Amino acid sequence: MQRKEHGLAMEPERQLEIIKRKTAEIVSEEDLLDKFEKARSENRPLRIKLGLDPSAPDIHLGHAVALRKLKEFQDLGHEVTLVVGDFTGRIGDPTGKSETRKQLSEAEVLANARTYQEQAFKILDPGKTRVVFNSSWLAPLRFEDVIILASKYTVARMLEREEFAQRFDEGRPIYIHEFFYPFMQGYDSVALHSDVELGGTDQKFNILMGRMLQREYGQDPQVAVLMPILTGIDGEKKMSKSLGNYIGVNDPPAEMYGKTMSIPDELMIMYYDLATNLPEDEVRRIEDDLKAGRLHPRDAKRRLAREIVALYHGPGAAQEAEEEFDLIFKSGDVPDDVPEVSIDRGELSEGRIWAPKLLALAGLAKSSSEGKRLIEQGAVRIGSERILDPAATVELRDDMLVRVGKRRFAVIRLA
RNA sequence: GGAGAGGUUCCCGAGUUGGUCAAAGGGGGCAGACUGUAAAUCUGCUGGCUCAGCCUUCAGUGGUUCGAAUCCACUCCUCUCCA
Repeated sequence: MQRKEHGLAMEPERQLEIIKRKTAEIVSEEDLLDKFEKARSENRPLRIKLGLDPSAPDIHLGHAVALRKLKEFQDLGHEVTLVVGDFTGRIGDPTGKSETRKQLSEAEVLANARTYQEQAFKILDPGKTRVVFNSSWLAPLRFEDVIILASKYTVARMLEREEFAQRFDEGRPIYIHEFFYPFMQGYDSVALHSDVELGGTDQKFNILMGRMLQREYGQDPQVAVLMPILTGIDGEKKMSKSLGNYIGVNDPPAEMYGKTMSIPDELMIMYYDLATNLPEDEVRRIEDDLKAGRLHPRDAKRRLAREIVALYHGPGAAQEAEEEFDLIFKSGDVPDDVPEVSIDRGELSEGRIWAPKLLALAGLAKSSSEGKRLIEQGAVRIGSERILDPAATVELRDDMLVRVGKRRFAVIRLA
């Protein structure tokens, strides 16, 4: 455990002020202030906890909101623990999809955890981050322990959780084991003696459960620091991997840039707030300029995209991504790094191939039926020629460029 | 344990007097036009194939029938009420 004197020594009020920025809610601010004071007087860093779901090891900008807040704690000299929910992951958070998650193998969990760390360390300081697995304390619990845990809460209170309440009202299934998810997450806090748990506002119930359980176990309850939920690039639902509406911190620059450009205009300010490091007043200025029509929405979004790419890939990459984007969308040109697809010569007859089939083989369409439809819709170009006849065959050559729509390309490699 | 209501294509959800159902409508996705971008808006497409034809699909299995998402039997699953 390492100590960082200057951070901890900072005025508790000042620390609170920093941590409070851009949060949705803190339960409670007074408690957090107490914690900061105690940390300073005892010269002991606070234990900050963040739970991670090991089943989908891609960190996106939504996760990054909390991770970047964690970084602030680290910079203040506090100690961050990432809890890999390898045990919890087997149960499945009540997401409403009511699909029990597949059980991950030991090896998968480890691999995912590694990927997680790699990505998380794009934001966090590896030297000040501890990574633990919650199976190490949850797996050994006996049935009796679990019953005791369960006896501390009532069904009625459990149904207060919106997700459960909603499903109950709508007559959708709620499985008993799903009730245990909050207990497990709460027990993590007990096991770690955590001082603060970070999470999105959707984690409020679970995090408060941690507070309740810690009290039951005679511990000083953790403070809940809740971050706003970042809306996904669809502009509708929260950013999540399973909905596919996410920007991953590992996304290549061009993709990151493009995805950012695709968010609805109304989302820009939220992204400026939650996904960039621009100071508050700068963001407010952009907001005002947009409202007043002094700033073109396109330019505001371009800047946003640059800021985000720069955060994860550096300013140079951001610049390049922008140039490539302009190349494709302004002048309708072809990007530099078109993926190559090898086509077996056996698929050809007399050097020719049915165009829809080609699209399917090249991975530009899911099936030749889909390829046919795309052709009928005028989406397909082979070489420089637009194909409109779904029955057409093309004479295939090495290095031939196939294009579907504006953004799907492939270069043919005959094998 | 008893009584009722349900399980439909990626999702939600029509369709059950048997054929005209690859299956309405919406969402999502993709494409085209337009543009300020992969925004917004409008339009089209949206099971597969050796594609004017054929094949597989409406919880599962087995029946009835010339023919079933639609009828029958059993099984599995969900919800509601009662115990």
